[in-house]
Amino acid sequence: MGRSPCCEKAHTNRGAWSKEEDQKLISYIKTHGEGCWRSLPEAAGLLRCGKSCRLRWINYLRPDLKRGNFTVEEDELIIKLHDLLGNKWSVIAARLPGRTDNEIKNYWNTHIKRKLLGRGIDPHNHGPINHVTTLETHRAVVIQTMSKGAADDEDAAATEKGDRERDSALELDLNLSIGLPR
DNA sequence: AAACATTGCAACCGCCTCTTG
DNA sequence: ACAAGAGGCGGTTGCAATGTT
Repeated sequence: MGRSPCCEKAHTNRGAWSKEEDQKLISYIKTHGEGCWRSLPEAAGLLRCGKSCRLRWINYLRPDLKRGNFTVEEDELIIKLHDLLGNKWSVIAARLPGRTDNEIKNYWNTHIKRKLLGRGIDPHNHGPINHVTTLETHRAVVIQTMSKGAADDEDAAATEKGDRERDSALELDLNLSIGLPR
């Protein structure tokens, strides 16, 4: 048996947000601040799931959001950060003021991927594209990953500590790479 | 003008991590 | 130490807008 859902779907609105819903959410957060997302919908008079409210606020209603087209500088920074971090959209977003992880993720998938492919760069590993071997390499990686899965479970606990150490090292490396102070 | 294809992005889903009791 | 609940994240989907035939 899985976890219980975060909200009762039968009694919540889904899909696009209306102006009225946006206004309710904005005015509630302006008055009470960001708090318990689970109880917020009822308190704010919204028939929405808490997660949905959080997403709407973080990605579209927050007053500090930049919106509009990405600049060339932002493009290059995203590419650089993705090269260093991979699909860590929230970490990348943290380094782009006014941008959200969802926005960057969408922008990556719709624009930057194509841009890199146009330059002959593989968007996954940021290396040059080898048209002949790409498919074979991909297959090999999939097979390797699948057979490696079981062994990884056992190693997971052991690698967790290493991950944290690597993350902090990466943080230093990252700041140096994009020209920020440590 | 209509039908169809493609693109872009808002929103959802499910899993993982963190916090709390 | 453990379980449960809440928040956070990345992957994916659905659909409106736009472009093409």
